[in-house]
Amino acid sequence: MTGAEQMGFRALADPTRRNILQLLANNDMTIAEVADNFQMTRAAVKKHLTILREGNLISVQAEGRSRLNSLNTDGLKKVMSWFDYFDAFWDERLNTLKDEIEKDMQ
Amino acid sequence: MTGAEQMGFRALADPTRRNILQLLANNDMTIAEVADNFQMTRAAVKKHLTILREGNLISVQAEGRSRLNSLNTDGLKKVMSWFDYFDAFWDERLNTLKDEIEKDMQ
DNA sequence: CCTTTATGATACTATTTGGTATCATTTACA
DNA sequence: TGTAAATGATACCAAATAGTATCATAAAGG
Repeated sequence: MTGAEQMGFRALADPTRRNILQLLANNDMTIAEVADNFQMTRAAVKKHLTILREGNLISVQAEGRSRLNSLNTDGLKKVMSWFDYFDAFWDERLNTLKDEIEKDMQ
Repeated sequence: MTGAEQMGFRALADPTRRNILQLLANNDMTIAEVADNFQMTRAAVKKHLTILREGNLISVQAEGRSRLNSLNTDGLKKVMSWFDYFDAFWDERLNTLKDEIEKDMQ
């Protein structure tokens, strides 16, 4: 229920941003590299990356004149953890497993 | 990557809708009952419920002149399953547990 | 230095979104 | 039957979104 969590959900609402995350799951990428995978302009991709960054779903590391975007697993986990609220609606075995996952996520 | 999944993410983007889901996790509710929990008009709540329905996150059952809204666990699970794409970024133990959860979700 | 390359930032636009106000429809029941 | 209660639906509005085009900034390399 944190603010960052909220931003995470907002960031995930757009299909382009979800696709970007899946790209970054394979390789860290510069903005230009990410933009090569879409029809839209680099500026549009940059906006999406900014929103993903604000939602803590990616992190950006400057490297010379380029910036490498990489997946932020912790942010993804935090968004995922929102679903824990609905544990009571899942079957018992699932519930037990999820408890352990939560512990691992601290 | 289904259309319904996309609608699910869109539906979850709004904090009011996430709150509605958490309310419905406790009790099935009519529109009027849900609306009592918010400042906005019943019409606005109705729109949110429609979007949640389109995202398969709730189901609606007519009962006389009222309609009972209830959580759709399957829809929630399907949205959650999008995160499976990032298994490689989670630690191994977490990964194993998630594999079993996926099996349970069929 | 000067040019190229990579990115940042801003102004502008069309569409979507979240909300209100209002009216229509359907059902329970005295 | 006819009235109240619960919901459906539609028109309208302000603000947010997703995109473009354009210009500014910063770092590498010759």
